[in-house]
Amino acid sequence: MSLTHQPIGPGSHVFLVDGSSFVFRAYFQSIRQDAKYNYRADRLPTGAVRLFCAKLFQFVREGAAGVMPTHLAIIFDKSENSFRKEIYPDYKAHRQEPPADLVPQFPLMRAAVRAFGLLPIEQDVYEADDLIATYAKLARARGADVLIVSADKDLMQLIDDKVSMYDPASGTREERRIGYNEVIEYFGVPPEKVVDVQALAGDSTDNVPGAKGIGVKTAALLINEYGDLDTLLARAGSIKQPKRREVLTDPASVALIRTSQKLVKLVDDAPLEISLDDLGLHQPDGKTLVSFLQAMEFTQLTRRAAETYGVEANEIEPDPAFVGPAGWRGRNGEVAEAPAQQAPAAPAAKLPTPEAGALTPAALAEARREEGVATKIDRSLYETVTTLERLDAWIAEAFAAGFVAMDTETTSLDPMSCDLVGVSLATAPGRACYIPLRHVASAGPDLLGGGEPPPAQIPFDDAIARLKPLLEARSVLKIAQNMKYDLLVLACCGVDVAPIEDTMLISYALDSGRNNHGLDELAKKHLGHECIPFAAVAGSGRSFIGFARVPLDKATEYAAEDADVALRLWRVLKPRLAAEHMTSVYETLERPMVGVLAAMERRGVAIDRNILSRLSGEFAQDMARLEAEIYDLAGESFNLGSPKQLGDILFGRMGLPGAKKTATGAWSTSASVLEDLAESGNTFAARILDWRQLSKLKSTYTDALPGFVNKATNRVHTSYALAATTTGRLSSSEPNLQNIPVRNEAGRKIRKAFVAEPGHALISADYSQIELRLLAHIADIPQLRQAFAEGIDIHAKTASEMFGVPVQGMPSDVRRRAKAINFGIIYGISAFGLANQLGIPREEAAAYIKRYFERFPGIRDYMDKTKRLVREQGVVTTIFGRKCHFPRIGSSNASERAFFERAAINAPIQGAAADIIRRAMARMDAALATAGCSARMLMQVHDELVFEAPLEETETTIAVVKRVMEEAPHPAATLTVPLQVEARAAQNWDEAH
DNA sequence: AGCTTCACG
DNA sequence: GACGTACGTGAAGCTG
Repeated sequence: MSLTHQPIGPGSHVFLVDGSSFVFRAYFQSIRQDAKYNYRADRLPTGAVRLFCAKLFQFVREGAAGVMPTHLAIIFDKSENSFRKEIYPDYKAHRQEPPADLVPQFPLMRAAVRAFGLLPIEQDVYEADDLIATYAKLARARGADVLIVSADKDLMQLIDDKVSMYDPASGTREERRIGYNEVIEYFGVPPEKVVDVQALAGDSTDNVPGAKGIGVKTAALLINEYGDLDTLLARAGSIKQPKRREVLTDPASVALIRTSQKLVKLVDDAPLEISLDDLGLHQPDGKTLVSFLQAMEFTQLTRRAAETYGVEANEIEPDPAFVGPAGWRGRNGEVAEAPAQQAPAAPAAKLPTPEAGALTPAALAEARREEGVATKIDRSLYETVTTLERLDAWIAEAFAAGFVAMDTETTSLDPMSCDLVGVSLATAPGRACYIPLRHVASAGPDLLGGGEPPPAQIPFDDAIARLKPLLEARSVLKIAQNMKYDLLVLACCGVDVAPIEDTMLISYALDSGRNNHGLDELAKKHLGHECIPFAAVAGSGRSFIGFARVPLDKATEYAAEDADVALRLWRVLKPRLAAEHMTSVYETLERPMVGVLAAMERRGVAIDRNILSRLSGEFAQDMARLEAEIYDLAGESFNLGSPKQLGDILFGRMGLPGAKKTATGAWSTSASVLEDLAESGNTFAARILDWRQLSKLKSTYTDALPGFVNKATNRVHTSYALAATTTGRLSSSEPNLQNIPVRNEAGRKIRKAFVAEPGHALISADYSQIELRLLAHIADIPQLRQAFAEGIDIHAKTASEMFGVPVQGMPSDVRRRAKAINFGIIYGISAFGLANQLGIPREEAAAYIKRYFERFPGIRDYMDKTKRLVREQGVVTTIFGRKCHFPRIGSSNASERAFFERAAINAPIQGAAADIIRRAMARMDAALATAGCSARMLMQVHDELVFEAPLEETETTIAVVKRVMEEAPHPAATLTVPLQVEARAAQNWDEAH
């Protein structure tokens, strides 16, 4: 390759590209894309190289910012021995190691630059920024225009009328041109004073110290006032603000500022190894370029380069210097280690001819999906069944098929208080019927019934008597969407539906985190079909007429469609379970829960309404007292429940310090903000907190719970959602029984209202530290495993490992910190979060985390591995095989990505705990029955099960419950830590807990 | 309906 | 380099 020697002069456009920042950008962009594009077939990571090449290709062909370069230099940082390290050893000290996947790509970047016919520029001692400064100065001296391509604000000091910057678009930002005005916008000063501002403000990313307590804003203010840094420091004694005067006159601090100045100022007279004129741009050699791109296996780029430079790609061999292990050569010729990971799954085989026997499950699912999409849903084909003959015919058809999809229509969404209005059945795609049972005269245009007779229907009891044998037949599989609901409704009619299949739960097992699992959404996604919205037939809000008044033709279209769609979904989704190895998750963790939860919900729990109404009264009195005091302190009355008004008073009228903003920019009045105020002696804030607590307890619990007592059973029947969370946990609603207060005295009074029926006790059994135990198992942490094996207090043990304090006589505050760290770890720790939690500076929190990872390196490994896995595959798996998907892990928003990474770290832990308690619940009824216990499960609160047992059976029940819960992982998983369950019996939930 | 706050694990 | 921040839920009240 020969270099052209084009002299640089007026009219030249010199592009100086900050190669290192480009490389990192390319890398971070690459990991947001599908992993299959980021590796060569031999697993050499090449994603960053690909994006780097694409960008280079663009520059060479089209230029940037509307300018074509005449000269182009890609400039890299060569090594660690920057002269700045000599000046200040901590310079860039806490930079992280580059990601493992990026390291083998560094030499390939240089090779790519050469393949484009350019010289990669890098020099010892000088950083890329210094070389850019030097080239820029030389070029402008010759009258050329210079475009620095970089996002690094350190380069802004170089900008003038001939030198500008261009920051290309990244995942998060638009491209932008940075000139004189943009520098003033960013630093508050023109380019020539940027160094002075940076010397004062410092730079945390490069570890440039600057002046303590002075940021860019203050620095710009000072420099603008005094003209420059020298003048400022000379006259610092006259500064009014004591803090600023102190930091600008103290000799040690001034020395740091001077050092910072040297660190920040770019060297513009570095001895260049490659002369300015050697940067001339000429057309790349097509063969060389294509040969390199082929070795990298970049198919798109190869094709485009071949077209652009008029070469025939087929005739060019991949460059042998980069094929096979040669591609792995590192900087020093060593062979990099392939990351230990699975190759992405091969794309599903092309659909074979539809001979059912030869189909793989995946192909079957795909075939049915296509068939389902092709066979349009035609609602006019549905039948309204109003005679016993037709009903019998449908039932016979279901028996013949061996499966039937079904759906129930009711008067309300509450399965414990609604009436069954009709049943729909489907025996084949498109073959569905609706059996109205309790329809009344349809609503007229005025929504009134008008006194007409009800439409002709099969008498309710007759229809149920005919349906019961079908719905209970072991030989016929009953398929429904959210079968728990239908099970509850039909149980009220004396029908015990079995065996069952649930499309919602199949979808949940397959696609948790990818989409929600409602029928309408699944129909849209898998069948391309838009279901009739419920509100369109039954109305909503004030216009709600209830399903019983929907005319039969419309009711049939809606109801039969649901059964038809459920059947079609089942045909598409069910084969995917086998194909995607999710059958055992579905069969052991999902399907068994339907009957278990239905029974729990149906049983309900007794609450003592007297206790609650007495509490409501107490709370109301206390609140009134507090309210008066608060208005007195405020000097005015206002709406206490309005965060807006409260914020205005606190931070507007009173002008209190410590104001924070919420996501939408309003004043935050959250407990943490008010606690800070209260701690500094603000009585007003303290009273608000007291009032808030009582208000919460009263409105959410003592006032609301009695409204959920079922008239017929006199008990509260929550509803557990099986497919609501991304981790496998249940959720509870109407009422939510999983957030009944327990953490403070006032709240616990509410638990006393959850009582056992006469002659019975409530038994609460909860897993002790299950998530930390699972962390110790999953990340394989010897010290933690041993502590659990020996029954040592785990937080004390952590504290002792970290701070070297003996477990015996551990100060409670030390233990508290270790406990917060332990929880933080489970949540995907950040220094910010831990600092917030503990009320300590972020640096201190960061030091804790560092120490924690030093003591327990396995946890860092686990976190890194999980993050890598989720970025590559978009999914994490619990030890029981449950998958949690994070499709948005590739988001272009960095904070959003970090959020999903933390969630992905948490999911296998929270999810495994959820799996374990599900396993226990699935086995519990049989175990109790075998032991002769008539105890019944009433509630689940994530790591706790609550039972009601006859007084004389409490002891046996506790033994059985403990055993089933502690042995729940077996035989699917053998934990390396023991599980421990604490169980107690009492008359109410508070005392049992 | 969206936001804020707060109850739980 | 910038930017927001501990994981998972559901309910109530205010606001527009």
